Amino acid sequence: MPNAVNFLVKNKSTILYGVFLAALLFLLKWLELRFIIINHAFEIYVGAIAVLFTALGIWLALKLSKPKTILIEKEIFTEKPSTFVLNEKELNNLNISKRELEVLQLMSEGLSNQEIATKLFVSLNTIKTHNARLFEKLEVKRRTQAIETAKRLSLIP
Amino acid sequence: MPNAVNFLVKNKSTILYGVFLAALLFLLKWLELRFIIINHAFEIYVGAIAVLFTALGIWLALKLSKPKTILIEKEIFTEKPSTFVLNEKELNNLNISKRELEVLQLMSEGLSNQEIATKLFVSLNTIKTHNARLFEKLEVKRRTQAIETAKRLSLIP
DNA sequence: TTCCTCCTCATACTTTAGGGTGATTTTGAA
DNA sequence: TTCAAAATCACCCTAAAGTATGAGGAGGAA
Repeated sequence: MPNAVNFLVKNKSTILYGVFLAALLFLLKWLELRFIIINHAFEIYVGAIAVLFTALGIWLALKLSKPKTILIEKEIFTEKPSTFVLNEKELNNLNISKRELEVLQLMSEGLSNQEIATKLFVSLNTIKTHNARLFEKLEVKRRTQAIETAKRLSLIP
Repeated sequence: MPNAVNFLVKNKSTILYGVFLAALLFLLKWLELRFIIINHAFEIYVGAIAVLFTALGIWLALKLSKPKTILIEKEIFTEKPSTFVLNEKELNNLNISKRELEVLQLMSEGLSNQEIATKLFVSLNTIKTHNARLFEKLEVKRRTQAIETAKRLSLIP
């Protein structure tokens, strides 16, 4: 039962089309019988039908045609790709240890040696030693240069 | 002259359509005269014409209709454009002068106070004064913090 | 002109950073 | 277990950075 209903719904356009065609034929025949219009009216009928059904075809096509989709790629610049990826190659290449990198990060956050020492639970002298090693490996002379270089090499964000 | 050509080109479809209609009528008439087919063949003619011109209408509509477009914006995340734009609002807000910004930039490049002084043809003490003002305005205590804050506020690249 | 800001410089002092050296402990790999 | 690198710490010294205060000159706005 639902199959029949489904069939009706799915072929609604076709059915309507057939009904419309029948009605039109009936109308034409009725006109012919009633008024016996001009002789050779055949061509007029055909023309009218052609125009009507062409219009119907156009309407059907426009109604049923699937819209063509166009993909437009829109570039969106993110504020800053927060996804920092550490340059491990350079890290290994420069032979910088975990602890040294840790100190380097805190240094770049603006912490003083004493603050870094407190944070890592070690002495100030230890941090100074780490710094000296870092500067040597990064081939710089000051912490500000170390930060600049490390950022450039993606060792720190 | 080009107007006539232009007219032909522009109404190509319409003209073809008319020619096709005429040819079809001629064909039907010829068939009628030649074979005098089944009586009441009128309905068959009309049906055939209807089907043909519906198809023609559909073809025309699909051919000529502008495509219905659905815009789908696809976000493409790209690297942050390397074009640095200075945050002038914040600069004015913090009341940082041109010279101070200049010192700040050189500071972020890892230069020492002495190097900055030499580069700007002023004395070391002058740079120290600028620094003190900068730290006050940026509400920081060290140059490394100043650099970190200034970068975060887009005062320097 | 007067006033204000910016830029400049100096002096004196404190704090922090950095260099050099040496040493001990931890730890991971051979 | 042994060895080397890593991590830890100390001491001493110098260099650089930062603080505080005062002051003079240049230039723009009222």
